[in-house]
Amino acid sequence: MPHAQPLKDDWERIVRSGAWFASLPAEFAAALLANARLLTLAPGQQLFARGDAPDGIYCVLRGVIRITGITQGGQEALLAMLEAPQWFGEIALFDGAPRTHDAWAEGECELLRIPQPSVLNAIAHYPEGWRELGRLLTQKLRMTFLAVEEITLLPATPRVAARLLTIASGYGTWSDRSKRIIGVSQEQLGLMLSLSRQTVNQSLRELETLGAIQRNRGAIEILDSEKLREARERTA
Amino acid sequence: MPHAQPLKDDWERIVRSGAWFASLPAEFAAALLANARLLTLAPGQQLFARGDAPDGIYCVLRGVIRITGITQGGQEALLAMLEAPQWFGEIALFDGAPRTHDAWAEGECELLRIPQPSVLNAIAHYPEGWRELGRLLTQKLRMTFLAVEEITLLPATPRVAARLLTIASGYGTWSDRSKRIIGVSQEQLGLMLSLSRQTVNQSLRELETLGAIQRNRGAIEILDSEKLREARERTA
DNA sequence: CGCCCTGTGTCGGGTAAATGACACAAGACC
DNA sequence: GGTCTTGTGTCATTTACCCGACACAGGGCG
Repeated sequence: MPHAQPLKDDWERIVRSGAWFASLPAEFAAALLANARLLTLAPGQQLFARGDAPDGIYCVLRGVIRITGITQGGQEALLAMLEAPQWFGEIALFDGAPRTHDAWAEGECELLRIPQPSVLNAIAHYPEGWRELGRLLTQKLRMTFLAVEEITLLPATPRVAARLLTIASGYGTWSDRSKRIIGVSQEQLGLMLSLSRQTVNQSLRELETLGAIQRNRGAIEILDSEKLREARERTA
Repeated sequence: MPHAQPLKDDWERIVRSGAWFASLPAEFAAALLANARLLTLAPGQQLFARGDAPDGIYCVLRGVIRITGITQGGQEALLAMLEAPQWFGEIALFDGAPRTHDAWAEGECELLRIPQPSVLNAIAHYPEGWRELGRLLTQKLRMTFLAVEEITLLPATPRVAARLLTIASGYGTWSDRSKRIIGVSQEQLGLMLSLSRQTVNQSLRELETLGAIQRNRGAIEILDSEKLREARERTA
């Protein structure tokens, strides 16, 4: 099996390709990376669970991390699918409280882990670091607010369109780029949007006949993001 | 500097009654209050709008601030009703980006305003302040995550029950206390939960027959929070 | 007092989406 | 090659909730 290379030299380039990290002052960035550890997860392996004590922050280097919520009635709420070079885990850093969600490896994953003490140490030399990390929080808050509005006041098809655009933009992590191929199953999309798999299917068919996307097995290709944006605005 | 206002002693007591502010180191707390201004809003007056440039952070002293979202199709999404001594407006402080929501005075309100430069100045003397303010962000993120889960995977009645409990706890601001009377109309509850006013009415009637609450005009009284919690768990 | 306005109670029809069921296609694995 | 698993397509049925309508109750105010 052509199992992708562990990124010995490449990982620093990947980390720096993210808008947030690239915006950090050199000294703080270096201090963060000083004690970073590479971490490989097997497919389906759990990184942490809701309620766990905080143990540091992470950056996705390769693969996909699935962030999920409770299953109090057997239901799963899928919050996000994180790809490189997205950072996560910083909520617990600020307040020391338990993790809010579960994190799973979807397929084999490679992560960068910066242990809690190392982050604090980096900040000790650059106190403004709390603000930089806070900017990660505001990004997540803003995205979450948007997600709430999508779910509460958009019908199925615009909702799906909106989410595809969000995922394609890397949840706001990239400024310039935009993914063309979204590797998400209809089932997973449904869990994110609280729609049934069948309804997602229906909506995707609509979007395909509009020429906005093309459906593939386990993935969706964006053909015309402008048409997708139009479909998102259609309240009715 | 706070002058010989008759309200002086009063508002400081109110501010300090909040768990977050009370946990601040004395020097930082004092620096924040040093340039605070009292601000009175007329009923229905708008404090800021989505898209506005950031102008500081606020603390509710008296009255209720309504935080609302877009009306892209004429619909309004009600995010929260803030009461004393809740702080808000710190998102834009971190990233300098425009405000995410509209803020309105529900009835006459009194606020404490700390202008952006004053906050930055306070932090200049106490860099750890970014972390303290970041803890405000994590509080909001955690509450928002809970709200998402409520809305996506709870049916109407448990959803109403969950929200009543959330509001009663001051959105997590108080550790000990819990409101007994919730001054919210059924219409407003519906906007928060994305339920129609009629459905909210129905759910409240259910909760009342359970003996959990009592309905009053424009307000709801919690009689038995344990029964409310039970009703929240009922997935079916 | 009568008037208006806001909040509430309640009904019945309409509908978007959930649910359950079943068949099919593409890989993965043996 | 066959068998399993996962993802998809597409019915018909059911249902929770929306929406419009209307009536009533309280409260402020002329």
